[in-house]
Amino acid sequence: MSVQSVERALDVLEALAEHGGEAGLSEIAARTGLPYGTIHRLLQTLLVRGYVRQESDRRYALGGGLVRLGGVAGGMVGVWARPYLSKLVELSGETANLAVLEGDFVVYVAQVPSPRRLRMFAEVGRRVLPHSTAVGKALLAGRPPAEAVAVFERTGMPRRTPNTIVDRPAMLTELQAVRGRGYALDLGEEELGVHCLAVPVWDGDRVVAALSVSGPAERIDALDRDDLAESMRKIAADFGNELGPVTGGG
Amino acid sequence: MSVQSVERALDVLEALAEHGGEAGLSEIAARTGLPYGTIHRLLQTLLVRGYVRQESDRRYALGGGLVRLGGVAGGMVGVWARPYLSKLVELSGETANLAVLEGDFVVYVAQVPSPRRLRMFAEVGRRVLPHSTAVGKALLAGRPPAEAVAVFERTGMPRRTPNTIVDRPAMLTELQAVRGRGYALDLGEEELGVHCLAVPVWDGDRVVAALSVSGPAERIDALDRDDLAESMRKIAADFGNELGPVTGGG
DNA sequence: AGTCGTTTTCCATATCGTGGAAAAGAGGTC
DNA sequence: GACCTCTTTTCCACGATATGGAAAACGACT
Repeated sequence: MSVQSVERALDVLEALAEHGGEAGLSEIAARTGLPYGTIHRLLQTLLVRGYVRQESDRRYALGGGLVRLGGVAGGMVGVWARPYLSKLVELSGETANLAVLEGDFVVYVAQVPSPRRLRMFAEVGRRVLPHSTAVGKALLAGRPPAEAVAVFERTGMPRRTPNTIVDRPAMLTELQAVRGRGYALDLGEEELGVHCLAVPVWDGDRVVAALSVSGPAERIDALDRDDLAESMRKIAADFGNELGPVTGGG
Repeated sequence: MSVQSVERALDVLEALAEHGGEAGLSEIAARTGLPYGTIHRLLQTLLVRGYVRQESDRRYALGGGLVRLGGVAGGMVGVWARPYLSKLVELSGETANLAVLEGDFVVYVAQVPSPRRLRMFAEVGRRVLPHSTAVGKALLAGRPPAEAVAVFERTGMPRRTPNTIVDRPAMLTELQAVRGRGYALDLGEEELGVHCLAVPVWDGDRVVAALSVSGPAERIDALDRDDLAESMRKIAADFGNELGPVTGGG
């Protein structure tokens, strides 16, 4: 039903990824529980094909082939997300976005615009800072606070509007609140007059993306937040399941 | 020496990627030459692990697991590039960059700054349009002209400075010239007073990235372009080999 | 030089993957 | 609505293929 050696090769790659993309043979052995000879042979195969590199100190690392495959697969995420984003637009009447955390930035990877005349438009691919956006807060709320703090330290939380939260303790409280209620808000913190509501997308036990709706302040404020968030959470759950239904994670 | 079923699983994934990330069983069979039963079993294995998805029409597509692995591996590209970028800095005395094409944008993925007081600084992760940058031209020159035209159509080639090439025929001539001499220039086309020189990085027969040096116009112009480009090409070749030494491509 | 922790190689064994062909399923046509 | 075709999925006996323990080679550190 399932090919053992392929599964094991995947175990090896995942072990490598969990070690930060680089590990020695014995570290992989410890993690996977596979015998040395087997791991070595699998690594050799992946090495020849460019999916694993060998550093000068004989340690192994994920290779360039994965960047290529990941790029193609990543380009499709926007396509997969489309139906969910459309459902969000239908539900809220506002522009829906999918965003992920990339380094210290939030990157918009897909969008379905609202059918209304006055609508949000956020160029796909745009990078914004997490502290002033609903998607950013939803993404960071799903990570350990220490990590969020590190991000804020590096980005400096610059003020974008009078509403931007620029105070670190206040932001940590805000993230706490986001975790509590399951959705994040942006009330004109990135751009005056623009409000957003975002929910995290879980792949197993990790937050891998965020879904948001955004539009003119008055229209967004007119919606029932808890009600909308509840529906969004369901959509996000469906999308998350589609991303990695069986992906245990590790 | 090498594990057959793992190699075949990789063949399947690559075939899928070459089909644009989505293909039916028989299309994969045609491409790989493997028997149906075998492919189906391999796909089943990849499916369970989340490295392949099955669409509602029973076709197969690359899965979310690859996005995760690709992300980890991609994060390391900057690390791998460091020594080469350092060599470039040593060679030219100017800031060296590594950039890739992502959609219609050029994205800087790594940088080693010049040791000089007055130096270029381009935030890693920044996205710029290809038509006004040396890296962008180097990247597009390595693609079919039709693809470059499509990019220009979508981006509109906005004027960034008086030197920006905003005329499509002129740009196509420029790309031709880049192909001819093997390196691309940016003479204050993105930012006045800043000049750059970029060379493509080949992984097998594909241009996957571009290396550049950039700095104040006077300093860059004082360098021997052909000489510098020649050295850069060597470095780019070494880097390309490291990225995918055996990666035939398909 | 000597020791330890790795990584790499080897080889007999039986496990595990193979692939042909048949069954099941989907879609299209008349 | 029934027939036909194309695609996907399942099945199973066979033997090629991966397995993994243990020994050898390697390299780093004392």
